[in-house]
Amino acid sequence: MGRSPCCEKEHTNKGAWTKEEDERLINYIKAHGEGCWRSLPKAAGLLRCGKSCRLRWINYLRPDLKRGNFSDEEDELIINLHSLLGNKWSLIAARLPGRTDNEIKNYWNTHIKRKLFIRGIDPQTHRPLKSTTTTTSSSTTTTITNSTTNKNTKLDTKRSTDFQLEEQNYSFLQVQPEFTMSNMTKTENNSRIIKVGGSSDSAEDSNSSSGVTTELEVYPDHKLVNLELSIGLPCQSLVSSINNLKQAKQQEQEEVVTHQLFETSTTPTSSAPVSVHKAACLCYKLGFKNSQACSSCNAMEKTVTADNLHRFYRPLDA
DNA sequence: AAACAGTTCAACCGCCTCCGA
DNA sequence: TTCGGAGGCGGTTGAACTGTT
Repeated sequence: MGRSPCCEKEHTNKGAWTKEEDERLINYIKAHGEGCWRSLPKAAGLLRCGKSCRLRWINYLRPDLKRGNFSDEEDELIINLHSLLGNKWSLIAARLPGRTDNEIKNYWNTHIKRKLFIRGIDPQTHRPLKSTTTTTSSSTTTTITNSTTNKNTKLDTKRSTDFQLEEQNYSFLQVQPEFTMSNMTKTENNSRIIKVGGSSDSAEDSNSSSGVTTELEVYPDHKLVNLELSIGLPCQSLVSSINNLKQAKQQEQEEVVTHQLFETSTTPTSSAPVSVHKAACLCYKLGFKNSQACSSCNAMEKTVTADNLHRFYRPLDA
């Protein structure tokens, strides 16, 4: 009993492909294109399972494949995409022209995992390995405990590197002079809380502010990732929204403004409709077009921009 | 030179989703 | 609405390769 096999296994070859088999497959697809994989082996004169043919073509024979080592830029892109998408290798591969999901998966398991461990980052969660973060009003200290090594000097260096990376991720905040990494704390969902306004430990600062403290949740700026995210908050919008928030607070909280920031755009576009009062569906992170949007998107408010992407917004009171 | 250990990556397996009948 | 086939995906395997002793 059990599952019916995808093809007759007793009459199919398995294991490594021969040059002759490769040539047959290439010639057939060149002549007829990619079609029904189940019937392809017979038509091409191959004693292979259709799935095996598909895999061989997609992962190895396709002419547009990029062979060779991954560049540092590709490394960082994979890391950032993985932090957003998880083990969705096909989605990650779709963002790296010429690379296959299988190749990226293998590369992740053999190279990048190790690379992240060396940096003291958990490859699955993209958080520091067994780290504890202590935030005070004047400084942030991070201690990384790595059970596989006791080389403290290396860890100190790495801590510093991680802190620099952290700063880089939030560089978009630095346009606002009062922001420093020291008034930022981490949250459970990997976002950060920034205290805006209010008193600081310096008397000078406290005099210059209204004394009202507001906590704002923000998400990292994955500057190496260009997901062509068509929605989100450009840096200036974030800053101006914070200023607005402070003003509102100073006016004795006449008005309550809720900022729900789902994501930040790495490539702010003036054409993109941006509002901090609206939430956006995740499927638009991936640049889906109208017909590909999920059903909930289709029920939302919609605009079409110059790049012919449909943007969907769900009013907060919906 | 040989044996062994570690690494890489192509290929396989089985589950899941989609779509048409 | 249900069912089955086909394609797609992620996890795993194992042969080939490379480095070390």
